Amino acid sequence: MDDIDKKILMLLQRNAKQNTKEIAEKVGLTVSPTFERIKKLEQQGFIKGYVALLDGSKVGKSIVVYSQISLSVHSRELIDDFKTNIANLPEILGCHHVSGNYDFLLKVAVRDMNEYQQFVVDKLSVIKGISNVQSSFVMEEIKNDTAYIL
Amino acid sequence: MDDIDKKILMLLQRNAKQNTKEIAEKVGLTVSPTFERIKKLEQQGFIKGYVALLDGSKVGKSIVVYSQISLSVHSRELIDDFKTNIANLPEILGCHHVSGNYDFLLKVAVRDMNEYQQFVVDKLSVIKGISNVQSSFVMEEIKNDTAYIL
DNA sequence: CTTGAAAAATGTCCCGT
DNA sequence: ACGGGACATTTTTCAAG
Repeated sequence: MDDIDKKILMLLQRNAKQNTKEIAEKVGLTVSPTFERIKKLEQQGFIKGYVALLDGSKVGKSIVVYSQISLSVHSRELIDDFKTNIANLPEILGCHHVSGNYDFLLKVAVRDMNEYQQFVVDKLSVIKGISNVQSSFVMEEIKNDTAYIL
Repeated sequence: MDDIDKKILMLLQRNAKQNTKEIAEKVGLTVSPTFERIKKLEQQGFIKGYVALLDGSKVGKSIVVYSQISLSVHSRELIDDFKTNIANLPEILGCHHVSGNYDFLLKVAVRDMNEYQQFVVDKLSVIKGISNVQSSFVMEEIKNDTAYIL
């Protein structure tokens, strides 16, 4: 991983639709070595994949909520149970097990308040072991990058 | 936006490197209409862009922290000031203005604890108007999807 | 929408340095 | 590792049913 590799990763993180020729020019190499570097970065797992990013509100996901979850008991069984429950809910985009004043931080995206209410009542509150849920509605997204600065 | 468009978006959200032929087969159409649908979805802004997703720990971003920020005063000026300050910090991947018990939720990614400390001391605590910072370190990432379920 | 075709652009690989 | 060149595949556009 030299500086050229970093530059390639930076470029691909911003726009994965650039062709090898364009990237080659921007990093100051020809197509062949650039192509090989990209393949290597993929094989070595630096690049997890290539995805399309959608406009949430345009595809009917206008409401984003971050929910802080506290568990009543911190047993291995309860935590594992919670994780599998969470993994299968399509409304949940993110779930992180954190240290601090609460246990899990969820990122939830839904169409509207009605759908959010149904999510909380029918899907979230049903999960065993949750002692507290504290939700914060996103009013504005100042930043939401998938790109790391290398 | 019919069901076929949704299916196309679902496929591109998971893997943007599929070619038109593959997508066409999966949605049950031929290449031509599939190609036109994708172009239309791009032009209409449903697709914001195509990006490469990196492995955070492999590129030297092992520590992820979510920080809840409270402002001392909620004036327009202070909020705008905070937002511009935040936007320029490379450690910050996400920043959401939220309703609830705090004002902003940050997602911070850094190499190690030393870098995190420097970030807090030199960059975050310097910003005017912050009354409280409560940080949660990510111990495990259960889910981190960029894809909405349509 | 489907089929078919065709040109331009890219991706991919091999070889010489 | 890099660069050049050859070949395969894809993208992109188009016409006709």
